[in-house]
Amino acid sequence: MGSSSSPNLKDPKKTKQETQASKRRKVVEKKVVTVRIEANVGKQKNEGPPSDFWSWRKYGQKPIKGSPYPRGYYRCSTSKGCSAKKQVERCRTDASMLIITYTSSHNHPGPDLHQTSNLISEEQPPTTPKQELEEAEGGGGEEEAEQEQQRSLTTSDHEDSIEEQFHYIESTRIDCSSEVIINLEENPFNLSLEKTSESEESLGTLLFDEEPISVPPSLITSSAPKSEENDFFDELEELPIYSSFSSFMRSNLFDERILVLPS
DNA sequence: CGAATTTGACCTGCGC
DNA sequence: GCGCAGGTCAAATTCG
Repeated sequence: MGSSSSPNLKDPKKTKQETQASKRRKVVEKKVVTVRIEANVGKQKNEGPPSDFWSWRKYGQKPIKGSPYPRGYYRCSTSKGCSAKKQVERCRTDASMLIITYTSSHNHPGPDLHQTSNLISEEQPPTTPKQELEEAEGGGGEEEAEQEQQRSLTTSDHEDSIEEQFHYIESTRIDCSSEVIINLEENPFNLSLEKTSESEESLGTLLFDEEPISVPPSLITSSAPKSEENDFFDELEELPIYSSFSSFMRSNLFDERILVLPS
């Protein structure tokens, strides 16, 4: 019928939404990471490197209650069958902080880490974790026997070295989110999957401490501290990921205080 | 021309 | 049972 009125349009939609709806709010795999955009922005603006290892395509944006900034919804466009999703929002208390929530995991090894970031591949080759593959294939990965990954804790030493190589800025304290929830069920970045930090089982203990992190001045200098705040906002909507992003992520996973949500 | 992004509308889940 | 908030999809628009 020529007039694809409402009923017709809704039908297909409903079918899809129903399927996803069932998963909604039930997704156990959720990783929240806070990122300081100062450095990222600077890099992104000046160099505009590709996002992290994967390509993300924005598929929606919504204003969040309580937050003056909208939240962007991204999907992994690297692989067609990849169900990895990402939500990006700005910290309402700290505009310079980005809160990225990863949902689901990549069912593919990802792009060429070697090419994308040579530095990273050095420490941890892009090995495709079988767990991820299995979970993703299963349909998103439920919650079963993934706590194994939450085992290995962070080796400060190790991370430190990596961080230096990446030259990324650490999001020392997350005032805004005040809660980095990371379900180590699966890693958004398979590279650090094996050394995922855990031990945060004592949620109450892993509050963000003030970590005297020395951030390379060069980094901060390249990116305007606050003058570009406006830019941050503007970019927030675009949600670009920079190579440094990946590094920061790892730092978040390891250094940042990670709250492990049981469910 | 194609791909990515943007915006609006719709649906689901949860709380009251 | 109703309302609110969040999340996703689809169509339209824009940029490369």
